[in-house]
Amino acid sequence: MQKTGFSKYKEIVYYGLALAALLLVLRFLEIRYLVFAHGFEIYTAISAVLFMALGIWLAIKLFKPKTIVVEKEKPLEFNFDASACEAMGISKRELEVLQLMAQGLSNGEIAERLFVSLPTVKTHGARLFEKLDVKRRTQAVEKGKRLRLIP
Amino acid sequence: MQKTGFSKYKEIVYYGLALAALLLVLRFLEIRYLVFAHGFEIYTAISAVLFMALGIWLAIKLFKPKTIVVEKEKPLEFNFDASACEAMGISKRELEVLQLMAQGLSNGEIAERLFVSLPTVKTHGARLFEKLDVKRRTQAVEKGKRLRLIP
DNA sequence: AGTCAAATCATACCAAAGTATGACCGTTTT
DNA sequence: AAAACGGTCATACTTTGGTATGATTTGACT
Repeated sequence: MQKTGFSKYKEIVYYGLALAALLLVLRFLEIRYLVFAHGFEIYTAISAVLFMALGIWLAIKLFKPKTIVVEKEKPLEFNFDASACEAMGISKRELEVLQLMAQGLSNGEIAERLFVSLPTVKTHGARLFEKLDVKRRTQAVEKGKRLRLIP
Repeated sequence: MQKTGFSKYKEIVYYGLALAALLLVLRFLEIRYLVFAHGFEIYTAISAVLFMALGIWLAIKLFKPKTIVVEKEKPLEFNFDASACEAMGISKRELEVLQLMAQGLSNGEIAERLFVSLPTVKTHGARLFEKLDVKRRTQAVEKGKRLRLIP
Protein backbone atom coordinates (compact mmCIF):
# COMPACT_ATOMS: atom_id res chain seq x y z
CA MET A 1 0.00 0.00 0.00
CA GLN A 2 1.26 3.44 -0.92
CA LYS A 3 1.40 6.11 1.79
CA THR A 4 -0.57 9.27 1.16
CA GLY A 5 0.86 12.71 1.79
CA PHE A 6 -1.64 13.19 4.61
CA SER A 7 -0.65 10.14 6.60
CA LYS A 8 2.97 11.14 6.38
CA TYR A 9 2.06 14.58 7.71
CA LYS A 10 0.14 12.91 10.54
CA GLU A 11 3.20 10.95 11.54
CA ILE A 12 5.21 14.13 11.92
CA VAL A 13 2.47 15.53 14.14
CA TYR A 14 2.62 12.38 16.23
CA TYR A 15 6.36 12.74 16.64
CA GLY A 16 5.92 16.36 17.71
CA LEU A 17 3.22 15.41 20.19
CA ALA A 18 5.38 12.63 21.59
CA LEU A 19 8.26 15.05 22.07
CA ALA A 20 6.00 17.56 23.79
CA ALA A 21 4.66 14.86 26.10
CA LEU A 22 8.18 13.82 26.94
CA LEU A 23 9.14 17.39 27.82
CA LEU A 24 6.11 17.62 30.06
CA VAL A 25 7.15 14.47 31.85
CA LEU A 26 10.61 15.91 32.32
CA ARG A 27 9.14 19.14 33.66
CA PHE A 28 7.10 17.15 36.12
CA LEU A 29 10.12 15.14 37.16
CA GLU A 30 12.12 18.35 37.56
CA ILE A 31 9.60 19.81 39.98
CA ARG A 32 9.22 16.48 41.73
CA TYR A 33 12.89 15.67 42.30
CA LEU A 34 14.79 18.92 42.16
CA VAL A 35 14.12 19.48 45.88
CA PHE A 36 16.05 16.43 46.92
CA ALA A 37 19.78 16.46 47.44
CA HIS A 38 20.52 13.66 44.96
CA GLY A 39 17.56 14.38 42.76
CA PHE A 40 19.83 15.64 40.03
CA GLU A 41 21.41 12.28 39.27
CA ILE A 42 18.03 10.57 39.22
CA TYR A 43 16.61 13.21 36.93
CA THR A 44 19.55 12.87 34.57
CA ALA A 45 19.29 9.10 34.49
CA ILE A 46 15.57 9.13 33.83
CA SER A 47 15.87 11.77 31.13
CA ALA A 48 18.69 9.82 29.55
CA VAL A 49 16.65 6.61 29.49
CA LEU A 50 13.59 8.39 28.15
CA PHE A 51 15.45 10.14 25.37
CA MET A 52 17.29 6.99 24.43
CA ALA A 53 13.95 5.21 24.24
CA LEU A 54 12.63 8.05 22.11
CA GLY A 55 15.65 7.72 19.83
CA ILE A 56 15.16 4.00 19.47
CA TRP A 57 11.46 4.39 18.79
CA LEU A 58 12.12 7.13 16.25
CA ALA A 59 14.73 5.13 14.43
CA ILE A 60 12.53 2.06 14.31
CA LYS A 61 9.61 4.09 13.00
CA LEU A 62 11.68 5.86 10.38
CA PHE A 63 13.69 2.89 9.18
CA LYS A 64 10.89 0.39 9.29
CA PRO A 65 10.12 0.30 5.54
CA LYS A 66 13.58 -1.08 4.89
CA THR A 67 12.10 -4.45 4.04
CA ILE A 68 13.17 -4.73 0.43
CA VAL A 69 11.53 -7.34 -1.73
CA VAL A 70 13.98 -8.57 -4.30
CA GLU A 71 12.46 -10.48 -7.18
CA LYS A 72 14.98 -13.12 -7.94
CA GLU A 73 14.75 -15.29 -11.01
CA LYS A 74 14.15 -18.80 -9.83
CA PRO A 75 14.15 -21.82 -12.16
CA LEU A 76 10.60 -22.56 -11.02
CA GLU A 77 10.95 -26.07 -9.67
CA PHE A 78 8.90 -28.99 -10.86
CA ASN A 79 5.81 -29.88 -8.86
CA PHE A 80 4.26 -33.10 -9.98
CA ASP A 81 0.53 -32.74 -10.52
CA ALA A 82 -0.71 -36.02 -9.13
CA SER A 83 -4.34 -34.95 -9.37
CA ALA A 84 -4.10 -34.33 -13.12
CA CYS A 85 -2.33 -37.64 -13.47
CA GLU A 86 -5.01 -39.54 -11.62
CA ALA A 87 -7.80 -37.65 -13.34
CA MET A 88 -6.56 -38.90 -16.69
CA GLY A 89 -6.06 -42.43 -15.41
CA ILE A 90 -2.40 -42.54 -16.29
CA SER A 91 -0.61 -45.46 -14.65
CA LYS A 92 2.91 -45.52 -13.20
CA ARG A 93 4.34 -47.43 -16.10
CA GLU A 94 2.80 -45.10 -18.62
CA LEU A 95 4.27 -42.16 -16.79
CA GLU A 96 7.70 -43.77 -16.82
CA VAL A 97 7.41 -44.25 -20.56
CA LEU A 98 6.39 -40.63 -20.98
CA GLN A 99 9.38 -39.45 -19.01
CA LEU A 100 11.80 -41.46 -21.11
CA MET A 101 10.09 -40.25 -24.28
CA ALA A 102 10.66 -36.69 -23.06
CA GLN A 103 14.35 -37.49 -22.76
CA GLY A 104 14.42 -38.29 -26.44
CA LEU A 105 14.68 -42.07 -26.15
CA SER A 106 13.31 -44.36 -28.85
CA ASN A 107 10.81 -47.07 -28.04
CA GLY A 108 13.61 -49.62 -28.27
CA GLU A 109 15.77 -47.74 -25.80
CA ILE A 110 12.83 -47.34 -23.45
CA ALA A 111 12.20 -51.08 -23.65
CA GLU A 112 15.83 -51.72 -22.65
CA ARG A 113 15.67 -49.31 -19.76
CA LEU A 114 12.47 -50.78 -18.36
CA PHE A 115 13.51 -54.38 -19.08
CA VAL A 116 10.41 -55.07 -21.15
CA SER A 117 9.78 -55.89 -24.78
CA LEU A 118 9.26 -53.38 -27.57
CA PRO A 119 5.56 -54.23 -28.03
CA THR A 120 4.99 -53.50 -24.35
CA VAL A 121 6.43 -50.03 -24.71
CA LYS A 122 4.28 -49.51 -27.78
CA THR A 123 1.10 -50.47 -26.00
CA HIS A 124 1.97 -48.23 -23.07
CA GLY A 125 2.62 -45.46 -25.56
CA ALA A 126 -0.64 -46.07 -27.39
CA ARG A 127 -2.68 -45.93 -24.18
CA LEU A 128 -0.78 -42.85 -23.12
CA PHE A 129 -1.54 -41.06 -26.37
CA GLU A 130 -5.17 -42.01 -26.02
CA LYS A 131 -5.38 -40.69 -22.45
CA LEU A 132 -3.52 -37.52 -23.29
CA ASP A 133 -5.57 -37.14 -26.47
CA VAL A 134 -2.55 -36.74 -28.73
CA LYS A 135 -1.31 -38.45 -31.86
CA ARG A 136 2.48 -38.31 -31.61
CA ARG A 137 5.09 -38.75 -28.92
CA THR A 138 6.30 -35.17 -29.38
CA GLN A 139 2.80 -33.91 -28.64
CA ALA A 140 2.60 -36.21 -25.63
CA VAL A 141 5.83 -34.72 -24.26
CA GLU A 142 4.60 -31.20 -24.92
CA LYS A 143 1.28 -31.84 -23.21
CA GLY A 144 2.89 -33.77 -20.37
CA LYS A 145 5.02 -30.77 -19.56
CA ARG A 146 2.09 -28.40 -19.74
CA LEU A 147 0.10 -30.60 -17.36
CA ARG A 148 3.06 -30.89 -14.99
CA LEU A 149 3.26 -34.65 -15.37
CA ILE A 150 6.94 -34.40 -16.28
CA PRO A 151 9.63 -31.75 -15.57
CA MET B 1 27.10 -14.29 5.51
CA GLN B 2 26.30 -15.79 8.89
CA LYS B 3 27.41 -13.95 11.99
CA THR B 4 29.70 -15.83 14.30
CA GLY B 5 29.14 -15.87 18.03
CA PHE B 6 32.38 -13.94 18.49
CA SER B 7 31.43 -11.03 16.25
CA LYS B 8 28.11 -10.72 18.01
CA TYR B 9 29.94 -10.65 21.33
CA LYS B 10 32.26 -7.98 19.98
CA GLU B 11 29.30 -5.81 19.04
CA ILE B 12 28.00 -5.94 22.58
CA VAL B 13 31.43 -4.88 23.84
CA TYR B 14 31.35 -1.98 21.41
CA TYR B 15 27.98 -0.87 22.67
CA GLY B 16 29.26 -1.07 26.25
CA LEU B 17 32.32 0.98 25.38
CA ALA B 18 30.19 3.56 23.60
CA LEU B 19 27.97 3.86 26.67
CA ALA B 20 30.99 4.22 28.92
CA ALA B 21 32.42 6.94 26.69
CA LEU B 22 29.11 8.76 26.74
CA LEU B 23 29.03 8.68 30.54
CA LEU B 24 32.55 10.07 30.62
CA VAL B 25 31.46 12.92 28.36
CA LEU B 26 28.53 13.57 30.67
CA ARG B 27 30.82 13.54 33.70
CA PHE B 28 33.04 16.05 31.99
CA LEU B 29 30.08 18.22 31.07
CA GLU B 30 28.81 17.97 34.65
CA ILE B 31 32.05 19.29 36.05
CA ARG B 32 32.26 21.93 33.34
CA TYR B 33 28.77 23.35 33.60
CA LEU B 34 27.51 22.58 37.05
CA VAL B 35 29.17 25.74 38.42
CA PHE B 36 27.04 28.03 36.29
CA ALA B 37 23.63 29.23 37.32
CA HIS B 38 21.80 27.86 34.24
CA GLY B 39 24.22 25.05 33.62
CA PHE B 40 21.58 22.55 34.63
CA GLU B 41 19.31 23.21 31.64
CA ILE B 42 22.21 23.05 29.23
CA TYR B 43 23.45 19.84 30.76
CA THR B 44 20.01 18.30 30.53
CA ALA B 45 19.60 19.32 26.89
CA ILE B 46 22.99 18.02 25.89
CA SER B 47 22.49 14.73 27.72
CA ALA B 48 19.06 14.38 26.11
CA VAL B 49 20.43 14.96 22.63
CA LEU B 50 23.33 12.60 23.21
CA PHE B 51 21.18 9.80 24.56
CA MET B 52 18.66 10.24 21.81
CA ALA B 53 21.46 10.01 19.28
CA LEU B 54 22.70 6.90 21.05
CA GLY B 55 19.22 5.44 20.89
CA ILE B 56 18.92 6.16 17.18
CA TRP B 57 22.35 4.76 16.49
CA LEU B 58 21.59 1.64 18.53
CA ALA B 59 18.29 1.05 16.81
CA ILE B 60 19.83 1.49 13.37
CA LYS B 61 22.63 -0.90 14.24
CA LEU B 62 20.32 -3.51 15.68
CA PHE B 63 17.58 -3.33 13.08
CA LYS B 64 19.83 -2.90 10.10
CA PRO B 65 19.66 -6.50 8.84
CA LYS B 66 15.92 -6.09 8.38
CA THR B 67 16.45 -6.01 4.64
CA ILE B 68 14.57 -9.17 3.76
CA VAL B 69 15.28 -10.75 0.44
CA VAL B 70 12.19 -12.51 -0.80
CA GLU B 71 12.88 -15.02 -3.52
CA LYS B 72 9.91 -14.80 -5.78
CA GLU B 73 9.21 -17.45 -8.34
CA LYS B 74 9.51 -16.02 -11.80
CA PRO B 75 8.61 -17.93 -14.96
CA LEU B 76 12.12 -17.33 -16.28
CA GLU B 77 11.43 -15.84 -19.69
CA PHE B 78 12.88 -17.16 -22.91
CA ASN B 79 16.03 -15.48 -24.21
CA PHE B 80 17.01 -16.69 -27.62
CA ASP B 81 20.67 -17.64 -27.74
CA ALA B 82 21.64 -16.31 -31.16
CA SER B 83 25.32 -16.98 -30.55
CA ALA B 84 24.76 -20.68 -29.94
CA CYS B 85 22.54 -20.77 -33.02
CA GLU B 86 25.17 -19.16 -35.23
CA ALA B 87 27.96 -21.23 -33.72
CA MET B 88 26.20 -24.39 -34.84
CA GLY B 89 25.42 -22.96 -38.26
CA ILE B 90 21.69 -23.42 -37.93
CA SER B 91 19.76 -21.52 -40.60
CA LYS B 92 16.45 -19.68 -40.18
CA ARG B 93 14.48 -22.33 -41.93
CA GLU B 94 16.00 -25.10 -39.86
CA LEU B 95 15.12 -23.17 -36.72
CA GLU B 96 11.53 -22.79 -37.91
CA VAL B 97 11.32 -26.51 -38.48
CA LEU B 98 12.72 -27.15 -35.01
CA GLN B 99 10.13 -24.86 -33.46
CA LEU B 100 7.29 -26.64 -35.18
CA MET B 101 8.74 -30.02 -34.23
CA ALA B 102 8.74 -28.82 -30.62
CA GLN B 103 5.03 -28.08 -30.95
CA GLY B 104 4.46 -31.72 -31.81
CA LEU B 105 3.78 -31.30 -35.51
CA SER B 106 4.54 -34.10 -37.99
CA ASN B 107 6.77 -33.48 -40.98
CA GLY B 108 3.70 -33.33 -43.16
CA GLU B 109 2.05 -30.69 -41.00
CA ILE B 110 5.26 -28.69 -40.93
CA ALA B 111 5.42 -28.86 -44.72
CA GLU B 112 1.89 -27.43 -44.90
CA ARG B 113 2.67 -24.63 -42.48
CA LEU B 114 5.80 -23.58 -44.31
CA PHE B 115 4.28 -24.08 -47.79
CA VAL B 116 7.01 -26.46 -48.85
CA SER B 117 7.12 -30.12 -49.81
CA LEU B 118 7.61 -33.03 -47.43
CA PRO B 119 11.12 -33.86 -48.72
CA THR B 120 12.18 -30.29 -48.01
CA VAL B 121 11.12 -30.59 -44.40
CA LYS B 122 12.94 -33.89 -44.18
CA THR B 123 16.20 -32.46 -45.50
CA HIS B 124 15.92 -29.52 -43.11
CA GLY B 125 15.33 -31.97 -40.32
CA ALA B 126 18.26 -34.16 -41.32
CA ARG B 127 20.66 -31.18 -41.41
CA LEU B 128 19.27 -30.01 -38.10
CA PHE B 129 19.88 -33.37 -36.46
CA GLU B 130 23.39 -33.40 -37.85
CA LYS B 131 24.16 -29.93 -36.52
CA LEU B 132 22.63 -30.63 -33.16
CA ASP B 133 24.31 -34.04 -33.06
CA VAL B 134 21.12 -35.93 -32.32
CA LYS B 135 19.32 -38.85 -33.90
CA ARG B 136 15.64 -38.18 -33.30
CA ARG B 137 13.31 -35.19 -33.36
CA THR B 138 12.50 -35.64 -29.69
CA GLN B 139 16.18 -35.33 -28.85
CA ALA B 140 16.46 -32.29 -31.12
CA VAL B 141 13.62 -30.61 -29.24
CA GLU B 142 15.17 -31.49 -25.90
CA LYS B 143 18.58 -30.16 -26.92
CA GLY B 144 17.10 -27.11 -28.61
CA LYS B 145 15.43 -26.15 -25.35
CA ARG B 146 18.58 -26.73 -23.35
CA LEU B 147 20.56 -24.53 -25.76
CA ARG B 148 17.87 -21.83 -25.65
CA LEU B 149 17.17 -22.09 -29.36
CA ILE B 150 13.46 -22.59 -28.68
CA PRO B 151 11.23 -21.66 -25.72
C1' DA C 1 32.09 -14.11 -63.46
C1' DG C 2 32.61 -17.50 -60.20
C1' DT C 3 31.89 -19.54 -55.73
C1' DC C 4 29.25 -20.66 -51.84
C1' DA C 5 25.51 -21.39 -48.70
C1' DA C 6 20.70 -21.75 -48.13
C1' DA C 7 16.57 -23.32 -49.70
C1' DT C 8 14.01 -26.06 -52.54
C1' DC C 9 12.38 -30.61 -54.53
C1' DA C 10 12.71 -35.54 -55.87
C1' DT C 11 13.30 -40.56 -55.56
C1' DA C 12 14.28 -44.60 -53.15
C1' DC C 13 14.99 -47.28 -49.21
C1' DC C 14 15.19 -48.66 -44.31
C1' DA C 15 14.05 -47.87 -39.51
C1' DA C 16 11.07 -46.37 -36.18
C1' DA C 17 6.63 -45.06 -34.66
C1' DG C 18 1.98 -45.93 -34.22
C1' DT C 19 -2.54 -48.94 -34.78
C1' DA C 20 -5.31 -52.97 -34.12
C1' DT C 21 -6.25 -57.06 -32.03
C1' DG C 22 -5.80 -60.70 -29.00
C1' DA C 23 -3.86 -63.15 -25.22
C1' DC C 24 -1.91 -64.18 -20.46
C1' DC C 25 -1.15 -63.28 -15.57
C1' DG C 26 -1.48 -61.11 -10.98
C1' DT C 27 -4.00 -57.87 -7.86
C1' DT C 28 -7.59 -55.64 -6.27
C1' DT C 29 -12.34 -54.70 -6.06
C1' DT C 30 -17.05 -56.02 -6.06
C1' DA D 1 -16.01 -66.25 -7.89
C1' DA D 2 -16.22 -62.78 -11.28
C1' DA D 3 -15.02 -58.40 -12.92
C1' DA D 4 -11.85 -54.85 -13.54
C1' DC D 5 -7.31 -53.17 -13.99
C1' DG D 6 -2.48 -52.92 -14.80
C1' DG D 7 1.25 -54.94 -16.81
C1' DT D 8 3.13 -57.98 -20.02
C1' DC D 9 3.92 -59.95 -24.76
C1' DA D 10 2.95 -61.07 -29.65
C1' DT D 11 1.77 -60.57 -34.55
C1' DA D 12 0.54 -58.02 -38.48
C1' DC D 13 -0.02 -53.89 -40.71
C1' DT D 14 0.13 -48.78 -41.88
C1' DT D 15 2.16 -44.44 -41.30
C1' DT D 16 5.72 -41.49 -40.27
C1' DG D 17 10.47 -40.54 -39.58
C1' DG D 18 15.07 -40.56 -41.02
C1' DT D 19 19.04 -41.50 -44.48
C1' DA D 20 21.27 -41.14 -48.87
C1' DT D 21 21.98 -39.00 -53.00
C1' DG D 22 21.44 -35.75 -56.40
C1' DA D 23 19.55 -31.73 -58.71
C1' DT D 24 17.96 -26.77 -59.25
C1' DT D 25 17.54 -22.00 -57.96
C1' DT D 26 18.58 -17.76 -55.70
C1' DG D 27 21.12 -14.37 -53.30
C1' DA D 28 25.44 -12.96 -51.14
C1' DC D 29 30.15 -12.46 -51.08
C1' DT D 30 34.85 -12.26 -53.61
